[in-house]
Amino acid sequence: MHVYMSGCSLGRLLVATTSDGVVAALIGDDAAVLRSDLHSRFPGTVMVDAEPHDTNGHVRAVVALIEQPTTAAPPPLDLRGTEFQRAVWLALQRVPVGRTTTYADLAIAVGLSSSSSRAVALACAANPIAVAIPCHRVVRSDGDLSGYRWGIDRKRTLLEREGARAAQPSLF
DNA sequence: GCCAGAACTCTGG
DNA sequence: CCAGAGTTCTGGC
Repeated sequence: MHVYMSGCSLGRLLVATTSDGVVAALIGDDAAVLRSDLHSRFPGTVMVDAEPHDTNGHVRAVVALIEQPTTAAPPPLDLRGTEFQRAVWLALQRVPVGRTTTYADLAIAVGLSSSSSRAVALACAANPIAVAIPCHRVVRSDGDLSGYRWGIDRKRTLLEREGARAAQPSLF
């Protein structure tokens, strides 16, 4: 696993890749915190600090997704998670740019009843690849932005940048 | 190891 | 308002 420490308009950005694609994209304020977060997510994995060179272009692709979400193409992803989590993450990737969905809708999309939205929210929270798996496009059924693992203000910023409309239902 | 409780929720009584 | 549904993780015993 190769680790790239970079920056973007939302703060510090850590991107971890394998030969299969992007494993993790973590956003935060402090590089050391991001690094320990990565370690707790993938215990026992060997991490190699890569030169800030971005040989395969994956880091550039992730940054492009953050800065120009409407035009950028996502990099290949290497999804590490349980069966259930991967199902949720795949459903998330089918949400188009500029649109939002709800935890209840996602629950139905992966074959559960709408009342199991809480399990879906947990799977979103466990998502290791910020922005490329667009868990920021999931809002509560009453239109509230709800929570976001990497900060509620980053969620709002990303949605505004994408031009999402359903995010503020009462703002007419 | 096992059990209880919490975590980015929603629905029905 | 309160509880229950469904999954995973964490902390106390």
